[in-house]
Amino acid sequence: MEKSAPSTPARTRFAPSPTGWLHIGGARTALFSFLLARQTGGQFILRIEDTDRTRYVPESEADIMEGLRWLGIEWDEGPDKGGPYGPYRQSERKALYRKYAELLVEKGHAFYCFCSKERLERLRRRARAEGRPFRYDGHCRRIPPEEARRRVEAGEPHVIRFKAPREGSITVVDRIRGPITVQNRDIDDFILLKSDGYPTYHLAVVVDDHLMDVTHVMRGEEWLSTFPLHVHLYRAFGWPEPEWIHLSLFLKPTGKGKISKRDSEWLKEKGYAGVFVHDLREAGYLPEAVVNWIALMGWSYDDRTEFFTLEDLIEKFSLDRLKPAPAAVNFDKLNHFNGLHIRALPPEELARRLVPFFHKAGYPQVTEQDLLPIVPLIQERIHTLTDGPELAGFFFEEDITHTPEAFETFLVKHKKVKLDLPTAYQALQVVYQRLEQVDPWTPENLEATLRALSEELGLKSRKLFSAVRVAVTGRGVSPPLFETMALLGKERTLRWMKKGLETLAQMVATEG
RNA sequence: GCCCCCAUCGUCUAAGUGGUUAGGACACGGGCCUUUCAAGCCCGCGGUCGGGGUUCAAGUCCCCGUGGGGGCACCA
Repeated sequence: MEKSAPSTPARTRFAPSPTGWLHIGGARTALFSFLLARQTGGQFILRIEDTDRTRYVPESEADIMEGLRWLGIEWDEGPDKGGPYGPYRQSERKALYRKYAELLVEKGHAFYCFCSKERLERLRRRARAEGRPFRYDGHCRRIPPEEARRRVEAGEPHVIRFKAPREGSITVVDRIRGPITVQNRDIDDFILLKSDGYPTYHLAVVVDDHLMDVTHVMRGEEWLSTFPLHVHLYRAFGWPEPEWIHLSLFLKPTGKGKISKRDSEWLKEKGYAGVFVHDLREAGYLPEAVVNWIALMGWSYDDRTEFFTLEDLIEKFSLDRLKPAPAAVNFDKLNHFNGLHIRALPPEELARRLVPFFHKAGYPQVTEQDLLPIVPLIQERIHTLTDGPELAGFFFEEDITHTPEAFETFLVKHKKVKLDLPTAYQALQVVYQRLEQVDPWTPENLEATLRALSEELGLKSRKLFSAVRVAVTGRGVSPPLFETMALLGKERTLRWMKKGLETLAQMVATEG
């Protein structure tokens, strides 16, 4: 195994707030963080940022963990498995944040604020009316420390705000974009500790990333605008900064606006799989394909390689090849990758993964063993696991129905077939008789028999085989004919074909 | 409105520090193969947002526009 330049182990983290299901944007952030940690022999942490009680969705934490594990993104430390830097749920670290917020007050970098929501709302309205962005007016900055402390101890409701510098500028460095300079006057006196005693994201993320020895902070670009504030916080605490990596956002398939949880509904209505990881899983996408797909949005390896396994990515991922521009998600490409990964699966493995999809599709008795002989017939024909039962479910039917439309569409009208009903009927009657004689009932014998018949009847194999296909399976699209018939068995094949012939006979009769 | 980020085919992207006909993938169109559908193979369509500079040379560097995105909460 060749080695690249030795890099120090990175400690990274994925820090979702449990307010909703794991979506593809979060999955990519987690993936890249995970890749960096694995690649450098470091640790990947899962931390739950549940500091907003009002938006908390109890099931989302489990959904996030399930989604990550399904994708193969396993964490080394987290709320369910502990670790030396725990606890890993911010609600369980509550006391910590107050301590650090007060440390900042002592150092003169933060102050107690007693402003009411009403006053703040007034300020906000005025700012809006005057066409300027809302900034805290510094009202409580003027309260003498002793007085503030007294009021706090007396139990007066309050928050702790950061005392943002009013002059000068700060230059912060994003790994993808390089240096970014902003004027300090554009940075607000952000609230660090809310009146309910919980920290805001700004405080919690800084405190925890520092306490947990996080070396690389990867997050979405939506944090870019508060990034300078976070750097100010590190400096105020006197802590060394981690590397900052703001991943560009995912845009809707239309390229208009960032993709969000709210888009899930209409995307599904339009036939897209959806934005949540569990949606993709249910829709029959392989975790391998999802990983491959999201990895290639905002990152690339070279000018031609596109197929990657998780292992490949661990080896080849590089921060230097991250892109700052946002990417519109392309579900066609996901389908493509899914096909690729389905075909790359060992047949037994594909059979195993197909089982639940057959169960869900109404074939609850199907086992992996049952699927083993079928998989070779469908592996290169399906794009999602849900296509499996669609294409091969009939192997588990005792009986089927033939529709006149099937004969119409796939024999008469099909541009490659163009076979009229009377001819088809006549030929199929001969076929039926000849099939009764076939023994043993193998694909080879069936093919030999039907090819001979095609010659004998003066009917192109394409026409004859299509007629047989529709007569036997009731459908115009199926796995390869001879294998299909062999798998169906002689009894079912002949019985179904007889039914097909009856339907066809009626059609011929009424057509007159 | 203010602040910040971004800008190569319809979409995802390549073209390390400026130097061939701007390459690949998805999608789309056509063809080959063929037993339907796929898969595979071949061909085609299609792009450096606009304008100024710098330079012998600009997709690449600078400026201005334009367009897109994000943020402007006691949400993350």
